[in-house]
Amino acid sequence: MRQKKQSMGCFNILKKRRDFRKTYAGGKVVADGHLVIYYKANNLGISRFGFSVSKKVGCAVKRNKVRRILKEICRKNQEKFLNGRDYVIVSRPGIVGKSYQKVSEILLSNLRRLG
RNA sequence: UGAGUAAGCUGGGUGAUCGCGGGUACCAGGCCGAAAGGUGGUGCCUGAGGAAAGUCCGAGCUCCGCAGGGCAGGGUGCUGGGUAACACCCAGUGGGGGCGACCCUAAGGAAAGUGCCACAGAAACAAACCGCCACAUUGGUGGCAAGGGUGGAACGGUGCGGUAAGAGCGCACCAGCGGCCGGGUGACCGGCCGGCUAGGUAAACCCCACCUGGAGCAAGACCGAAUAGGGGAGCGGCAGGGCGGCCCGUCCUGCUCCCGGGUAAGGUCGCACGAGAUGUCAGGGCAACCGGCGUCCCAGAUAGAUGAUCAUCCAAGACAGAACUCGGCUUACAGGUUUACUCACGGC
RNA sequence: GGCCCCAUGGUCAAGCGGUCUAAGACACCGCCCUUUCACGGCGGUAACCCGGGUUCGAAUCCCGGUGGGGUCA
Repeated sequence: MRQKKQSMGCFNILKKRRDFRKTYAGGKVVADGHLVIYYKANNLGISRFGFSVSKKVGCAVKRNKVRRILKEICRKNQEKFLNGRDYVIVSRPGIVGKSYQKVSEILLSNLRRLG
């Protein structure tokens, strides 16, 4: 499967393919129809984020929009994520077209479930 | 006023706060890394499209030793011009469509050769089923191709003459073919004359003319550590291998001499000043385009930068996101807007 | 980002301008066989990805689009 992964400058991001694979393989999962969140302790004392939006979600404009909203939500709500974990947030096709507020509700409710 | 044709332009705006990529100036001279190298803060500047798309053509650039010859293969196909080049663009020619503005057109060659033309039909390039006529008189011999019938297509078409019946057998016009004359750079057009017939298909093979080496920025170049082995020149031409397929040719492996280097994870460059944008000239040209002069620098990421919130205006925002770069084509697309022209109706 | 393939019933697939009204197999439906099921036999439903063009005629040839898949660091 082809995936698109982005970085951000202001907070820590996952870049390496092996980091993604480690998180997929050794981590825990919370998911619903819109998102899948993988997470795993990283022993670094800080949180890192990775985003994956496959071509199944839509065309380039739609994928960019989804990724940018997710990135903004994570940046503004960093304190709600536990430190010392790697997070990989995978988008599913149902998320296309949702507003920032809708996506924020979806992401934060999933976050509460992972605890 | 309505209907329409053609060619363009535009593709939400403004303000505030937080956040991101790039450049630059100043400050800091710390942190990460084995090294190469990367990274911070503040201010200022800047930050997706007309299609950025599809990857359908054409180029630049890079490597394949040189980018060489022939064959094969591939492409283009009315004419002239534009261009770096093109399958693109402009102007024209022929054909087709529309009352018209205007639009469409893969449009060389079928007397160089080969193949195919199912079914039907006598016959599909080779003729005679029903027929017509003459002589015989019943089953024959000879002549003919008008009419019927089949088919997408039937051996030029219509009319008059002619004949036993008929036929370009003769004549007129039309279509087609050849020749001559005139015009045009040319495709072609106009006129005259001649003989009297040549089916279609080349987006079937093919012939003719012209073009064409292959891959692609994940090309490729460099840096550093480790591990271990290479590169250049000359000689030689037997064997093996490489250079897009084959042949020629040529290079490497071989020997001698010399020199200091290749490969995977990583990093840097390539990577943005260019067939560049824009304005102008009573510039050249019907035009595409070309030329002169002036002004400007206009994304450059590398897991990949444009988002969020608020206010406000309106017609309430379509299709859609750069990834080496250009020139085209094709496809997607809400709305707004400009110019020229055509037809119909009405008024002056 | 570049390059390269493929598309025919529900599935796997043959075809290479004309008897295509499209072969075959599995699957599905009905009938027969069997006490019943399975096997077997007979019959049936069901397809050329879409839009143009060439041709008398296109699943096939040409052009454009759509949807899948592979490969290159």
